Amino acid sequence: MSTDPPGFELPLRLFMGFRVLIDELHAELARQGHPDLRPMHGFVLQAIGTRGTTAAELGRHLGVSKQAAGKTLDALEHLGYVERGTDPNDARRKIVRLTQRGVDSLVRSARIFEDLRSGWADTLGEDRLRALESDLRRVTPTDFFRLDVPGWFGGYQ
Amino acid sequence: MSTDPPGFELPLRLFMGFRVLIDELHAELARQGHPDLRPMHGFVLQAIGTRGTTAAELGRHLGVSKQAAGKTLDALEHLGYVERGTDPNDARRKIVRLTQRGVDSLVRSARIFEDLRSGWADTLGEDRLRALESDLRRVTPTDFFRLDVPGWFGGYQ
DNA sequence: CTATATAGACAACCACGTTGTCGATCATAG
DNA sequence: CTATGATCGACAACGTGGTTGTCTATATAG
Repeated sequence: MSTDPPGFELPLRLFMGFRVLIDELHAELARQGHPDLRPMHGFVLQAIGTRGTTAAELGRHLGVSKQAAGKTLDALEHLGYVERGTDPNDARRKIVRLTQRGVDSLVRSARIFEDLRSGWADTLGEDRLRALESDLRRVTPTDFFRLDVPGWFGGYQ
Repeated sequence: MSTDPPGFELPLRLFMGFRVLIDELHAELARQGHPDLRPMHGFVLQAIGTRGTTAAELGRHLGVSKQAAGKTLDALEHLGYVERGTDPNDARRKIVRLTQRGVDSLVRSARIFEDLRSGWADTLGEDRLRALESDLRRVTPTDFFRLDVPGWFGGYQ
């Protein structure tokens, strides 16, 4: 019997797979008129969704402080992907909604992700890909994404 | 036939798998006497290896500037994981080598990664895990790791 | 000997995260 | 109706990681 791969290969491959997909997504997104979008922006836009949200709510949902979420929203607003409005029921809240451009980026992202998945299915076979997704589901938590990647990886515990 | 999972689930699961493994590694590393190590430190220590390197060489290897590599080495030196010496053949170069503590962290990391992989093998079965690793190898580049994760994910193109 | 390339140090800067503080607003208890 | 406490958003200060640009010292090629 052959020996197992070294244990450190598994996390490396998982991350490389993630990075390959995200890089290809953003390369294609840039070609389709969204060159300013960064990987984290996609997760934020996805978290805002069509219903809108607030900075504090977004921060809780993504596992960062409301200040951090607010800063990211400032950037996205400046890029024209979101706009802020008021909440008629609560004068404290400023509701953030996707602009048309924001929705467009989300629609295109979904389409591109499907294409990328199809590419993997062509390489691996649909059955193997489904097995991969299924296995990953079994070893990862069900809840959503944490947005604190830069700090998590590099900085402040 | 059942429908495919949405395309965006794949990158999410890949990243979550990575994050789960790295988080468990560092939780265990903290228990074993290395509470100050951050995820990126492990990749740097691994890249230094037992032969030693220089800041500029490390930067090239990890895909960041020599200045960025130098800053990270400063931090690691301050934490006692690496030490700098001179190169008798080239007075410009300062060779960075792992300290005993640095080697210890690497030995423990390797051991912990093996244990984590065993845990996945218990959950998924050794054959499915090997298939997962093999499939990932087919869709990811062969070369090593890029260290620019914080900036890649969040910032400056 | 001179021109070029490289190592490392230093500074200025930007992005993203943190905590702490503050005024405005809402919700609730008395 | 009013006092109290919680929450929202804004602002400031700070730490960390990355970038580019500049500088000196040292190798190396012509």
